[in-house]
Amino acid sequence: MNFSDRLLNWYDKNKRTLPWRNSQDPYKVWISEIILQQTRIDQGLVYYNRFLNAFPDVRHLAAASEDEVLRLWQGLGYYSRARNLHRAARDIVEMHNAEFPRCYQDWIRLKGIGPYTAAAIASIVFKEVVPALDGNAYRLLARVFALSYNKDSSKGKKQFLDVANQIIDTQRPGDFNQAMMDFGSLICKPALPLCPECPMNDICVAFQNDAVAGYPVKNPKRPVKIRHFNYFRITTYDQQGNTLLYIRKRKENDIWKNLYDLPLLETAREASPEELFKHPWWKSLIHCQNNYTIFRHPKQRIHKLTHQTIKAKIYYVSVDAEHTRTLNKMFFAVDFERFEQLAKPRLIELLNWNADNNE
DNA sequence: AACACGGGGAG
DNA sequence: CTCCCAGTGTT
Repeated sequence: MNFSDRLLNWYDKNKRTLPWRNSQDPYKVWISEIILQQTRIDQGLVYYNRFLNAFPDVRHLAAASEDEVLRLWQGLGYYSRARNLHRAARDIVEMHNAEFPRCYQDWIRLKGIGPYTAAAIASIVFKEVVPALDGNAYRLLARVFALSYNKDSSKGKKQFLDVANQIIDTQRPGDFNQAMMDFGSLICKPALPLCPECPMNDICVAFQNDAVAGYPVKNPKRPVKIRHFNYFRITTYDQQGNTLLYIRKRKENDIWKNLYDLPLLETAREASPEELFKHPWWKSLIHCQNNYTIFRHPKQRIHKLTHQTIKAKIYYVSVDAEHTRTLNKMFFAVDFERFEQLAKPRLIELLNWNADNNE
């Protein structure tokens, strides 16, 4: 029995039950594929259900604001997925009369849709015979066929795609692709794969050569960048005596683009309170040194991400309402309830911005 | 081809 | 700690 038959036999007995499976609804499959990019199913599932509930179809998604979409994405990471998803929804509604593409070549034109996602949707929903290669599929193919190129190299991409095109089941391309992922996730796992009970072990070249640990071939990892974020929780009071918090929307092409956070001074090295409060940035913010109160002991938090470690401190500052003119130019003041509703980085949530003081 | 982009779970 | 997850976009 060949690879494809073994795979589908295993899949028919062991496939996971997932809310978008067998739905044949391009919208649901699309949303699930975007949410699951670089995201484990356990983590993405709750977001998928919330998302479908808030935006039941592409017209609802297109009608929403980007802020609303990002708020639902809060905490999931890789926020360009949400921005691109929203953009694609508007393109579908406005340019294609809310009708979804029907083939790989049309799907991949949309924002946020790359080779993997276009193939996944086209094969699952429209039965197109195109391999959808995610991390699971790459690992499975690398081991069974002892593919020795890195999947990220141009040679590797071609090699993996060539092999997949030869073995893909032309009658059940969608099941084949999903089977590769389930199998890779449950049997051919990254660490400690279940080789003894694997139905492929007698045809797996890596296993036969006792070389499973050598596949897939990975590229060297980049060093983690360390960044120092000095946040300022600046509050003032309005005429009614309500506490207002100064915030901003991140616009830079940097981490957390279009999410909201607090006034931030990033420094190359760890900075003392003295350095920060004599910094031109701070002095330009609040001219009169006598009209604000600083709590000198900042809260600290180390936020570890895949490619960077952010060492964050948050200083609590209270400013008299008469001296907020410059502040009002660079930031805007909202009450806590309003800020709660805006999309924020996980770090900001965890920094306890809404606590009354830091004593 | 290299890099940027989050957050969390597993071992 | 390290690895990596249903990858894509930009340079």
